[in-house]
Amino acid sequence: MRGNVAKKLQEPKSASSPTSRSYRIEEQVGYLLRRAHQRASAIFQVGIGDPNITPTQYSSMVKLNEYTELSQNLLGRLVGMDKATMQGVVRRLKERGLVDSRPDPGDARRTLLSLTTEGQRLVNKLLINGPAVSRETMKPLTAQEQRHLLELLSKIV
Amino acid sequence: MRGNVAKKLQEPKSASSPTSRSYRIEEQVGYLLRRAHQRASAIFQVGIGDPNITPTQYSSMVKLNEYTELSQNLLGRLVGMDKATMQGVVRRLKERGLVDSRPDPGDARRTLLSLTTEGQRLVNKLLINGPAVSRETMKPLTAQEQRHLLELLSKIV
DNA sequence: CCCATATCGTTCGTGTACGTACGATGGCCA
DNA sequence: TGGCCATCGTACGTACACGAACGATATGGG
Repeated sequence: MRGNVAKKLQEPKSASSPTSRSYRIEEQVGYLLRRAHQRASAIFQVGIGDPNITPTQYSSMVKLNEYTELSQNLLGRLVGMDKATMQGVVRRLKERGLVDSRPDPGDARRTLLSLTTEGQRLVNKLLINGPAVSRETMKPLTAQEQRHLLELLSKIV
Repeated sequence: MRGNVAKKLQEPKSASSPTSRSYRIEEQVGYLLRRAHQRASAIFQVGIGDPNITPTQYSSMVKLNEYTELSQNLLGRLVGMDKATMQGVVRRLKERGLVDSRPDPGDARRTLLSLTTEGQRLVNKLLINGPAVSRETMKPLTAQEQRHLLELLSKIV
């Protein structure tokens, strides 16, 4: 045993508390979603093929690869990101030369985003690893459980 | 008719790419976990009973309420948070007078954390709302699906 | 045609999340 | 017992996440 920290743990003192009858934080859906998301992000980071690309950057690039050109706001809606969050994601992608932008000729409020040639090249390379990342994330589950999990998550998004 | 610019969405151009046959970002487990976690956090924020308490702060306080006194590092392991993340969470809880700390008399590296009286009062109030938050998050699912989701998430954490 | 209202993108503030580096301390063993 | 290595907490940098406020622009109704 290497660490052996905190050899004697205090005993949980609840179980007798009147307000917390069998409420365990580890069994709450919000807690489990946070932990599962943490693990999925960690697997993504090592498996997607470029440690500098984050899950949200990847999602954005994949969508831009599908649609060619999108306004920042619409892209945010398609990938489920707040416009304030989107702003930072897009700024970093532009700084790295993966995304380009031009004013929308028909609406001066909008900016149209698109992948650069380098962005296209990169996302097509990363897309090869995408399935393996998903597979690794759901490795502890059987094929049926994997399908079921995706179905259940789709319902609560 | 109205301006009509930017009203027509470009058609997704993939589906012919050899590397991305039927890979949809919306069906990937990492993407769904991110979206589901977003929604769970939003529900928590309005339902837990104090808009200034975040999910991670809540988890930390619940654990401190169970164990009375814990080192910062051990608390982080119990609630699944990096020590660097834990540092910020604890600092904010201390600034609000919800958590107190003292040096561990047996190990000068450690700090022992505990809830203040106000922290105990608050967490016991919030714990009343905890079950309702979880229920609301899983509302789109049947009772059986809810059990199944928790089980599947537990396996991939 | 003009104004109320909505949308778009930006900025600021707060908070989670984690890698890395750091200094202090503790445990182990040669 | 002295040195090596692990652990603890902190600090810094980067990135997601979102509410709120803001200015510019667009749209629809009176």
